[in-house]
Amino acid sequence: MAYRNLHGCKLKFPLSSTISSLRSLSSLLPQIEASRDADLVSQVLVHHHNPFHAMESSLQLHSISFSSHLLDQTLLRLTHHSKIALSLFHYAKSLPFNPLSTSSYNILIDILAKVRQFDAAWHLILQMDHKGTDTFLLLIRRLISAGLTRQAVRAFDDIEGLTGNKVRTDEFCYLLDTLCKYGYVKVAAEVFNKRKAEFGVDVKIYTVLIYGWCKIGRFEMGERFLKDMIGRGIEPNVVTYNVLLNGVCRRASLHPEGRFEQTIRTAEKVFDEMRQRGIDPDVTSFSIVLHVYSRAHKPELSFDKLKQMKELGISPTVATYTSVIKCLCSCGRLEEAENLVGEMVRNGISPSPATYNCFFKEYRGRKDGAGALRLYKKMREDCLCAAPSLHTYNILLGLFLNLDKKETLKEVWNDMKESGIGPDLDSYTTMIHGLCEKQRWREACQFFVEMIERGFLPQKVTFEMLYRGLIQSDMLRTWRRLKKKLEEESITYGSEFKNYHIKPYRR
DNA sequence: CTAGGGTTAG
Repeated sequence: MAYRNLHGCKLKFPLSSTISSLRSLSSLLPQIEASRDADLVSQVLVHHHNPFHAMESSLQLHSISFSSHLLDQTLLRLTHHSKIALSLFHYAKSLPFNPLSTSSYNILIDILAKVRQFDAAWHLILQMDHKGTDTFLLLIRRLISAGLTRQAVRAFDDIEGLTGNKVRTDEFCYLLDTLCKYGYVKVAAEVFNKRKAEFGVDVKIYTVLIYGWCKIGRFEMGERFLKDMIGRGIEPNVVTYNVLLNGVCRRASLHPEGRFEQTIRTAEKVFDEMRQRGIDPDVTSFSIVLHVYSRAHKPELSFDKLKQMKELGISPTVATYTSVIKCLCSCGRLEEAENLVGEMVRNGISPSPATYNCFFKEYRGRKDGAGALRLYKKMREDCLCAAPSLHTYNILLGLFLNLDKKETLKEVWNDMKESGIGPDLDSYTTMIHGLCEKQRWREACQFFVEMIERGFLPQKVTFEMLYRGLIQSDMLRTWRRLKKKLEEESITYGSEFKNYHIKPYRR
């Protein structure tokens, strides 16, 4: 318990954590659980400038051995530092005993694939003694996220030959699902049509494809696939219908008023159809509709629907409550929203970061830095409370950039880094755009370079904004530094700044 | 992101 408290304290200042401060910490705690100890060591390795130097002293200090578990934990923390992760991996490999496990390989392959170093990832896969299907699945996901769908299908075809594992409907479904989730529905449908006889089809696969069509706004194609599955004697279930319902509701435009009413009518039609098939709408169905009410800023209708579902004996979940809370917050009715948070807590449901983000968004809209800080402090201090999410941090960054509160901004940024969940593309984009607005070009440029180093590709608008600012302010030296960085990483924005380009991946 | 709901819209 004492350790947990100290651990919590430490987390607030991990950037300053050095071997010596750890030494004093550990002297206070002669008996530390081994697993937590390893976690601490891995933090030091990551935060220390030289993980290899740090490793030796940390291992000695904590008198624990270099295990594959520790290696995995450290690699997981090095998600944004593929070069360090790779050299740590080679260091581990060079040790007299070999701590490299399948999971270490998987983590490193994922880190490399995330920054599109697919050749290096593929090289590691070939080195693995026991290749599993899971390694290929994560590679497939990264390839698709990089837009390399053809290579992803090829990796899928490699599974059987290279692992000896049989590929079944589940893996087929995963491939289609990933393609759909990243918006490559046409590719998914093509693969589906070509291979469905080989791998078989089920309600899950059809649901995935319907999800894909709805995601890209092709609701009518979703309906066509629904008819197709029914024609083949596969019964849709509540998930299938919820996917369709979400397709109706998700991106529907709600203004003017008539559009909103049209959307609600279509949604009710889906409800009717599922009831006709003997499928009862569940909590998800209601949450989807509540979300539409929320987007349309209809607090009264939200309350009614919430009441209606409770009467049907369906218990609201975090998502349900969050939709209604979002509605209230966006209408400026913060007090009622807080009351609803109270109700959900009384019903034993803990608010999630998304729940609190509704409040933060409203604070940002009002430029209420004090209100936001109050809730932020509550989230960080109250252990029972949800921890801030990446989105929380990004909202706060936007708010404090806008308010020009430099110190608070720095604090939030550091908190985010120390939490280990950020920054992401959005964080960098928010920072750079905000700094450009304040004409703080030099700082904006620093973030631009840093994000590239971490493997994030700046958007075209970000680049243009910075480019224009630097040229107009006559900051040619800074501009040259930025240009050099882009060249080093083989990123070009083309003559018309239309698209950036990365070295193509071939296999 | 290993079938669905919360953050991304007037």
